[in-house]
Amino acid sequence: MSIVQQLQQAVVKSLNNLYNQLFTEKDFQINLTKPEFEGDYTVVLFAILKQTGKTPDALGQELGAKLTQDYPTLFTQYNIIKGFLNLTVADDFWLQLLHKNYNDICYGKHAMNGKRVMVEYSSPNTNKPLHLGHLRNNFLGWSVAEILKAYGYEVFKSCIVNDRGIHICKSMIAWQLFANGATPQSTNAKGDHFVGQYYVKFNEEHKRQIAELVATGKTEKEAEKETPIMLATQQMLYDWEAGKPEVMKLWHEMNAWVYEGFDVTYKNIGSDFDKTYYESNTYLLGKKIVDLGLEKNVFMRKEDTSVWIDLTADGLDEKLVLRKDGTSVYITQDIGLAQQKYDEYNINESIYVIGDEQNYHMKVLKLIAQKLGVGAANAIHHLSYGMVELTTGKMKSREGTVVDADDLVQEMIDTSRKHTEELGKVKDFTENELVELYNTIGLGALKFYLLRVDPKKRMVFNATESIDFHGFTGPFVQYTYARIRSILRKEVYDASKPISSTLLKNEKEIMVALEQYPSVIAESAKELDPSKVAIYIFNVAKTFNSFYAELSISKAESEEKKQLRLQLAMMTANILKNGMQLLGANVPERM
RNA sequence: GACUUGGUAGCUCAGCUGGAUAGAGCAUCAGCCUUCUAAGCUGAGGGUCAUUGGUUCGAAUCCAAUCCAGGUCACCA
Repeated sequence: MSIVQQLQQAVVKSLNNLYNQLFTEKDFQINLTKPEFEGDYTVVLFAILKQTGKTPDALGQELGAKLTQDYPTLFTQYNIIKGFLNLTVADDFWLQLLHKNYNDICYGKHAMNGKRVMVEYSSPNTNKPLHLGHLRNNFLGWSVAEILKAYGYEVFKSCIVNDRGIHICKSMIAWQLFANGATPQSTNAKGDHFVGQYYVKFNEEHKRQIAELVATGKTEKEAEKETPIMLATQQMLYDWEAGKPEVMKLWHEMNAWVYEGFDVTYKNIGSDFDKTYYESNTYLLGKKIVDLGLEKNVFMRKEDTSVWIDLTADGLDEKLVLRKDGTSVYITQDIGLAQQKYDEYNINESIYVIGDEQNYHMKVLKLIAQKLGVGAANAIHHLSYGMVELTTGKMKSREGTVVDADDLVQEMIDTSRKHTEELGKVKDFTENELVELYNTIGLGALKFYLLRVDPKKRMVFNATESIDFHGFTGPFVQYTYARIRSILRKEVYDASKPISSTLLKNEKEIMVALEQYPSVIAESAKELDPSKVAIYIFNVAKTFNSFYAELSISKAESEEKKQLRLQLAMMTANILKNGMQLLGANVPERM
């Protein structure tokens, strides 16, 4: 139980005893005491004045006296300032917490809750390489999965690969037209980048052909649908659905190139999945669902034989779920997949990490799933995240203004090498150790940068800021960890030695911060928001750095103080490491 | 137009289940390395919390309206 919960209970009990009325934790607020006042936690009294009929001062006095009297092991002092009751928590309380947990690498982790959850993220298209937006998605998905594990869930990570459809055919057509049989091997290119080039080429050629048609008097809209290259692409999609051998062969071949490239990227950024679904396998799933829906009268068939659902009662529109030619649409496939996930993994909750442009779609998906009685439909959560914009404007694949994921990762690693070399602190590292260090720092910086802001908000990617390694950044946290490790290599905590029983200001500050970790994980898990963890570990690191600047560990004023500070350092290091891991980032022993 | 998300320091963001003088980082300026790693620490300046009205002891936070920006409203995925 957290300190705040303990305080709440104590206050509730005391109030009930004092005034013989029923109070609950919701009747008042407990906050951290502002640094300019004496105390650790503050009870805000205004809300309970009316109920007690007391003045702020009288209520504060009575409650403060009662609390210190009834809970001498919890509170040592109190003071009242204008309706705020500031309570000082006993050093002993903090010390017991520290002694119990200083070397517990599981501190903060919650007990298993018996629930199974699937986190779907990444969802790449096999016609182009991953870009900055995918990185936000991947980091979020991974991190949320880790945070949910820490909160007690059994987590399954899944990925749906969009490996079929008109956009895939675009790359294929362009390859046929322009590649002259070139392959990633023959051009020494990474597979996904190689295929991505042809997607760009398609759009260039398409644009050129539109201009030609417009010159002959067609409107822009007509021209878009009638260019020879677009007609060929549509024919190819038709052939693909018919299973035409030479199209299937090319499709397999090009997708294989892309997967080879993705494997490298995923390995570099540390993403993996327990289950990968391919749309080419799932796109037929919706059919069964449609039959079920018709049977249950959730869906209705129109005269042209297309199938619809009427969501007007829910404030939405009528939505198509099956085309008149009998092929399923996106939403239908998704419902089918939702059911399949449930059948295969028996999940209680299902989380989709998908951009906020699909908010409406996900709302519809959940609604239909609920109406159909798809498993765990009520526990479908859309982790909706905002687009990543550049300082120069939006990213657009077709206009070549995307930030490529591989390039960005490499740039971060290069920058970390540059910084590290300038500082010259690890000159004795082997080449392998250096490579690992640069990776740790570069990726740590990137992940922290993308995860430190509220997922649902749009964010601006500032290239110079992202490679800054000072302040509110991953390397700042990593550096703090490395500094602690450096101390712990020289000074060893000895449990047989006596330990200080009082806390100085800086010692208590770090202790107050460390105590919050389990609550932060809980909050972060409930909100599906890794930024809470990022902000928290930054704050822990900052607090420790002040402590470090103010008080020496190896040259502590007494042996008792040294032992105490070693415990504090160990517990801080554990939390920093653990917290960074929840963000998918590592920490180095030295940097 | 309808629905939806946002607007807080020069920039990027916290704070939003109402509480004390609105916080960080970057940038700017001034200090701190013969003492555990200066990727650090300490301090200064910088704000009409988009605007207006309301609710109340108290509003950045809740409500309403307005303005601005993003997203969605496809037989695309």
